[in-house]
Amino acid sequence: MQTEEEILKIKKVKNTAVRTVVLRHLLSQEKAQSLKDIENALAYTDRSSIFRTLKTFEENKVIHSIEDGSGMTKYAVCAKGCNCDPKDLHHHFYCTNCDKTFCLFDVPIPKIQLPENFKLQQANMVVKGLCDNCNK
Amino acid sequence: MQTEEEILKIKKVKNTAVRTVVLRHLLSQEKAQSLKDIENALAYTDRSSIFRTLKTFEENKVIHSIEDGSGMTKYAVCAKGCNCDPKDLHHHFYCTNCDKTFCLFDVPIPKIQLPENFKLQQANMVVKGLCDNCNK
DNA sequence: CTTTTACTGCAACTCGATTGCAAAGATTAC
DNA sequence: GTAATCTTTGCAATCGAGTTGCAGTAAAAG
Ligand SMILES: [Mn+2]
Ligand SMILES: [Mn+2]
Ligand SMILES: [Zn+2]
Ligand SMILES: [Zn+2]
Repeated sequence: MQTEEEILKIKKVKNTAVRTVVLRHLLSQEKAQSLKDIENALAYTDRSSIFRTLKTFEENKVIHSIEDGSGMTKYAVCAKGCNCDPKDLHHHFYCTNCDKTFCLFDVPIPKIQLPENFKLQQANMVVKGLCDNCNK
Repeated sequence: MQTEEEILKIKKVKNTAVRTVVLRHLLSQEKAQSLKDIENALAYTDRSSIFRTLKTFEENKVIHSIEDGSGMTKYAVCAKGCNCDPKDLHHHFYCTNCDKTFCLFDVPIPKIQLPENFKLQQANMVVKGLCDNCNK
């Protein structure tokens, strides 16, 4: 596992106090985090600073965002080597019972047969259901 | 193609003036419509009435919703015979240039290998890129 | 016809997301 | 070093999609 400093250096994002704690928090969590999740976890950091940090991270491929339909965008740290290209795309799982969203890094998206002349750039693939913990 | 009346009858949704025009509008459009899209198209129908109509339609499987990451939920009429079960799931395409979202009815979701003990209920699969018209 | 239930329009409100601005901090120029 | 410049941060205000309470209207039931 890389440290926050290493990741930011690789992705060419300047290291600041807010960026370090936001990235550290994201790395420490198993499930994807919303802006509010992060705000709640970091009591002394302003929401707008976290918001702008997330934008910066996303622009620089430090993290990727997930629209899981819960009304709040979730964020997760990109895997090592990820460049957010089509080849790096993977599915996400949203548990409709416990509200947990996370990356299925092991479930890459299969080749999708798009209509003639369409170009794939990105994807937001969210599978919904019950996680193992809630499916009992 | 079924008429609005036929669809509502099959799905056991009572026919009303607002429901008819909303469904007619959705049927007339190639791309999935947001609440605002419908509001703009139906000058004399109140937003909240359209909103509640969409909720009713979705609960009764007349339409399904698509979270395409644009900030507005889009809605599309379900295909004939669709029951919104996992077997009826399909991908959606969002054009990052012209902002058009639509169903890829011909691209069903392949079997996704979920982790042990996970249960699939629904899915929101949005592929993003350029549509044929914008990819020139 | 009267009562009950469902639908609609309007206004107000919620809440996640976003922005303007000034202060604080970091970097570069001299 | 100091001054000028650029970047980051916190605060408050704002935006906008979505949602709700309520009263009036329409439809269904009795
Ligand atoms: Mn992911
Ligand atoms: Mn669809
Ligand atoms: Zn769960
Ligand atoms: Zn397009």
